Amino acid sequence: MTTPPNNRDEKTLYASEGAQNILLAAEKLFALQGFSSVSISSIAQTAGVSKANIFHHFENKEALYLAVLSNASCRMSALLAELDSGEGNASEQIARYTQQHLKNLFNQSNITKLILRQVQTENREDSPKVAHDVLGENFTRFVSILEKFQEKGELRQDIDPAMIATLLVGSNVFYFQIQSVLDRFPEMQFAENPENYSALLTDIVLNGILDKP
Amino acid sequence: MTTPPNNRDEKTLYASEGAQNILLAAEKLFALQGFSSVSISSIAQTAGVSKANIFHHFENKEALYLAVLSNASCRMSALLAELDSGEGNASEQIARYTQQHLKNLFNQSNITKLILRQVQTENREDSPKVAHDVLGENFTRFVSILEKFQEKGELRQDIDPAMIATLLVGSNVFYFQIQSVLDRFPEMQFAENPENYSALLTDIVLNGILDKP
Amino acid sequence: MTTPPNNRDEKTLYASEGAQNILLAAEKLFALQGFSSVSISSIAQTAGVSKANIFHHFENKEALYLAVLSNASCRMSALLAELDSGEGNASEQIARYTQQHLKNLFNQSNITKLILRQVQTENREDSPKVAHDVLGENFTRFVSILEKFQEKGELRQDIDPAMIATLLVGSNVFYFQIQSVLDRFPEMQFAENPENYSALLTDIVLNGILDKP
Amino acid sequence: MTTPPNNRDEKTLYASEGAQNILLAAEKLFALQGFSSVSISSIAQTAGVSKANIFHHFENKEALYLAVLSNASCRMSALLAELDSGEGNASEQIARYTQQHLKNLFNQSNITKLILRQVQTENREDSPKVAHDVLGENFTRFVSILEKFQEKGELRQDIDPAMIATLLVGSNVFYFQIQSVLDRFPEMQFAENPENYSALLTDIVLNGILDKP
DNA sequence: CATGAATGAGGTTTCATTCAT
DNA sequence: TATGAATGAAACCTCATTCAT
Repeated sequence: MTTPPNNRDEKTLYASEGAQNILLAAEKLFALQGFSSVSISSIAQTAGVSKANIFHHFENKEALYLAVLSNASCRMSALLAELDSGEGNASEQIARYTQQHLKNLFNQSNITKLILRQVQTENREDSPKVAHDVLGENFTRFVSILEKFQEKGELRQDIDPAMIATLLVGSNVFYFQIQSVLDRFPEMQFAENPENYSALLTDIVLNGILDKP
Repeated sequence: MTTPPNNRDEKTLYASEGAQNILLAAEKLFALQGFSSVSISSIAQTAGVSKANIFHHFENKEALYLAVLSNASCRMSALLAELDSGEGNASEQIARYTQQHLKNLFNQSNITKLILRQVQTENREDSPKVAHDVLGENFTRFVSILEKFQEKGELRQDIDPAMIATLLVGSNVFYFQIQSVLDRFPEMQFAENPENYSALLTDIVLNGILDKP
Repeated sequence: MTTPPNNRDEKTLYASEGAQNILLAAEKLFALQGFSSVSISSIAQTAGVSKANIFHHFENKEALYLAVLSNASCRMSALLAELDSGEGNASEQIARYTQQHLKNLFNQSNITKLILRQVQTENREDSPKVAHDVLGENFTRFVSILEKFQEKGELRQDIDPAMIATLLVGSNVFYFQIQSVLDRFPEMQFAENPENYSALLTDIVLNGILDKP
Repeated sequence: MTTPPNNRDEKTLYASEGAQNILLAAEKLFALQGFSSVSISSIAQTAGVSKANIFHHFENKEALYLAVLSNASCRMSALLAELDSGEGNASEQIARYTQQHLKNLFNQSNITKLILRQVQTENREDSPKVAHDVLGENFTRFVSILEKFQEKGELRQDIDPAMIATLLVGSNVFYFQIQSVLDRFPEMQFAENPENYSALLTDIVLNGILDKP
């Protein structure tokens, strides 16, 4: 069994080529179809290895799923960590963050789908806390940025920064989720592309929608 | 086989007690676990009938799933249709709509989960257009309300009403989705309950977050 | 799943023809080859049913094994119960009992092998108490017969009747066990058949082997 | 591959430490669970080596089993050969032999179990003749001792010595076999320990059980 | 309307074994 | 000498589905 992420530096985790192939194939299929719909056979076929080989590297299907989830989460976490708050005033930074966030969702759509599935599925006692870790870390970071702007007086004082973050992140996630059905909704094609969408989103969140002359 | 929804009026559809039990059991299980994870056996057990009996009422598993989806969608549609735009100015009506919408999501959480799953699942050629119908109808109605307000000059002219609707609906949906993991996020408990959440949400969407003296 | 031996009279237990076929086939194979060497496939083939059908009647392989064991034990118990102490003095009754006992072992050789295997296998905590029941019942009955003769003064007073029973039963069982390899031992063919063997056995146990003029 | 037992003197057989570990682990597991229930994996784990290493030392699973059997048989044979007929009259020698025999069974319980399993298993064409060798040698030796006493007139003339040997050995083996279930039989605890048991056994075989004043 | 019996296809997992290193 | 990676075959078991009753 390929040694788990304990005793080596991160780069060599699941370093064996075979295990990596399996992880990638599984990630793709799990993201697309969910846990139960994906058979070990199909993963083996996609990865170009034998069924038995999958069980050589991972104890069972669930362990493979968790490895995929954990692996994907790490990568997503890394991406989110790079969302620099950079320079500029509140409006500029928020706009940039929101835009990059949505871009990440699309760039890593497999991971995104995987995590969304996980959140959506009734979480039992023993379900992994992966979603928590990934979403939580990033969320906290974003909130702390917003807090600074609030302290500087650039944002309204009467709003919880976490609410703002939820709204921006949530709207991005929702947009990502309905992408697959979006071409059937003529009304919803106001935002021709993700960049455009997050620009519109940021505009509203920053300024509101009321007509104030 | 129970006659399908064509040749009878809606009230008597699947009127037989057995079929109703099956539909309810299936709805619950499909919402919680998705299509593939749910076996006919488990549905039979939950419904308290025999496996064979399920095939007596529904042609196959997929047909049962569609029946559940269609049944659920009808109920959700009915709920959404009751969302009265009622009286009041834009702010009031938007706030009321948003709040009732979120309440509906929670009241019919099984249906909501079912539809979200459906949207999330890679839509194959033959996948049902149920999501389209339900979401679409309601969405169009909401957009048209917003358009009227825009024409009256109560809302900014430079925003597509569909964008506003997306933002409000999307934020509600996102809040619903993260409910199951929410108790593990201390930062996100700013909104102690759904009502509170949609109030905060509406406030931001209406007024923006910038500190404008 | 075929209803277990609770709510019906004994005759109809596992009455469904299919389940009976499976039980018989499994008994034969388990007795000959042991638990792990026997595949569900081979049982299915022997019974003339599909693999899946076996799991329709029995929860899993182990449950089937237990059912076989329990079923066989019952039949063996019934046989042993019929070993009448009848009439005659100690010598006659003991001789008759021993002879019939050995005959039973051979007549029901499958059951005998099954139970011997069971006893031989390291018994875990949760292992069935079947052997206990079958062997125990019969053993107790035999001992009590011997006790009566002891009270009447026909047997030596200084011997525990249980020791006598053990010796007679044990020698029978041993003879049964080595049958399969017996034809390779020229020295051991003194007893051309089971009847002869138990006659010789009884003679020794009754009279000893010392040359007392 | 470790050279097989042909071209070296016995002492250096499987002398490599690795092979010895494997043999010991396999002996233990085969004795406890039988051939089919034991996987190469479990043997490797118990022996603390890799699966591949087992195939490095033994051609395949069956060859390993035979090696274990042969190895164990040799040790048991040696033990039995040491059963000195020593001095004393028939009663004394028979008593001593029986007692030491039972002690051997318990001291080498793994080997005993192994051989009993082997005897119990339907002997196919290709099954090893190990049981024959071990049991046969010892048995013949015992019988010849008894024959001498018979010639001397210490034993009854009308009994085949092989029958006596069978009775003593068989009763010992039976006692060994039921040890594992014995603590659940209150009636059978007349013999608190093996020594006691063989004493009682010898007494009966020598003198019979009838009350002859 | 309802069910128990039955099954073919396919699921996950285990197994003995090989091979390059 | 020793092992991790790999695999074909076969194990146990589940599933959706059919049919006679």
